[in-house]
Amino acid sequence: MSTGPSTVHKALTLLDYFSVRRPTIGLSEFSKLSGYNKATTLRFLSALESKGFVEQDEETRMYKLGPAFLRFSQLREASFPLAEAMSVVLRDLSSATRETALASVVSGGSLANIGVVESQRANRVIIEPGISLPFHATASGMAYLAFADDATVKAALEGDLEMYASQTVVDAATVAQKLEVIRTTGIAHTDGSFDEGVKGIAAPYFGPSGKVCGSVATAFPAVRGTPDHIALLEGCTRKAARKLTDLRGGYYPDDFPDGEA
Amino acid sequence: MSTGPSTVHKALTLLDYFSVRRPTIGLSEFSKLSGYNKATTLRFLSALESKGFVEQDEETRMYKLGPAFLRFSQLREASFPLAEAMSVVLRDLSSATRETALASVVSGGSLANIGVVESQRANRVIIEPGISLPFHATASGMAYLAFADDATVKAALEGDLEMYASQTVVDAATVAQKLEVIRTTGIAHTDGSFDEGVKGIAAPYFGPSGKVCGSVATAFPAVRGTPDHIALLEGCTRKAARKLTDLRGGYYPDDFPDGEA
DNA sequence: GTGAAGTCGTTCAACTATTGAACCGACGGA
DNA sequence: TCCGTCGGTTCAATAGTTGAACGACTTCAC
Repeated sequence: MSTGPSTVHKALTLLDYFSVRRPTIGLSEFSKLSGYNKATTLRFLSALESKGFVEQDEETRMYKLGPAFLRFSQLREASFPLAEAMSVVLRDLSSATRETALASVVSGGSLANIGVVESQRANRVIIEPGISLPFHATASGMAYLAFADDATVKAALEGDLEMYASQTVVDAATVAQKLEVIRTTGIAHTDGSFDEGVKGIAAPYFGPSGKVCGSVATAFPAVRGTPDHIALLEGCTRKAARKLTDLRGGYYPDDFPDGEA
Repeated sequence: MSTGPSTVHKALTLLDYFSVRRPTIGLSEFSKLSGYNKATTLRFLSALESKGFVEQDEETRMYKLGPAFLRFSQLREASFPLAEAMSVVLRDLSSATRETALASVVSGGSLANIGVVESQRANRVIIEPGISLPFHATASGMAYLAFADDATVKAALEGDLEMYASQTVVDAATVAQKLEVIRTTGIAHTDGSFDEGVKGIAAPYFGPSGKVCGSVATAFPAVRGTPDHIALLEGCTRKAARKLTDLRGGYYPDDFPDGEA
């Protein structure tokens, strides 16, 4: 605690306040959301703008995510193709299951949704692009956490766990128990823990060092949760996770339960 | 000069050292490239890593662009669709001309290439994704500059202009003259000013406030520069720019020369 | 018209995070 | 074994950062 948090970290935190529902944010709003002084916030935003990470609407003076993300995501994709192939996997998963499919990756200590393909059914689950997924309340989060290292698990479960829906498990010990189960099955289930009446099924995928990178999941209205349908979803989700692992050049850890166990 | 450059700005500058040819960078290399102290560089990288803007390979300890770009580019695309539609425009432009097509956007004071579709011909021009395009040496840069405000032009032309190829114009006054011509025609031509033996044709596109956002261009081997082909390229490039302007909900400034003039 | 309340942006002295040289242990090639 | 390089750490001096207060502007209600 001797040294304070890095200025850079604080500045980048501003970007996290953008969401689909809040695509543009003004200076004062940023200042309120972040708790930083207005002068500080402005300097951060100016720095971000000077590098193209945010851009300011000339008329409304509101800020939005800038063109730098176009540039760097393109560059990243050229160097380490992932997004393109990932979206194919998600499309396959969604069309095979007729449910909404999503993939997430751990990014800076939290799990970020990096791709969604929505179900084409009338009664479908909609997931916000780019949203940060809470570990304890989502199938994606639980699948990730079950195979993450102890420090990550500890960090994720300390402090008060937020209640997102009526079935959210907010007791750390209970969550830990569930993680134990997921470790033996290799797949995570949730039921109404993030969105009311929505079930989730998720499987982790791994990177080159055998470390868990993120997870792939299907989300569907609980009313469609028949045993047959769930069995199909489990199988397809497992396969999708395996594809993502292969894509990343990763391999499964030795203790990972075989998919067909 | 009383106040120094922002720490945040300096940290974000590190990301600019990534390129297709240098997709991963180590700590010492970053330190050398940027001129920052190793301790400083490490703190920057740690901050960037903590927010997912870079990630470190566990084995090699090298840094690369992180998953945050997947997340934010997806979020940006959900809020302000551009990339998807843009790539359609580029594909059309490339297939209509059988040449390499690219789009760029001004991002933090420099012009960044944000999309390329390569020609399918054997003799084709290859443009690096995500590369920063120098204003004075590329058709894209000149097309942008010709319709940018005076301050931008001044900033772009002050200091020594780098020589990229044998035909690069490095005299600011000459560049200014060329800009004057582009202002009357609405289209920019270059010939061997960035890559030897490569011609470029570019047109600017505009945003909602009538401000120039970036440009769209075709690049082709000079040997194919017959009058007929060039006329085709000019027409298609102009049309593509108009499509991009429409996409962004922009409009052309009053003094913009009509495409069919 | 006028005041209240909101916005974005500026200023400056007190403060504190940042900086950079020197250091460490580990690795790899000669 | 030496030497050079790597990633990472330490700490005192430095220099960028911070936050309250202020200005200028727009919007709204009365």
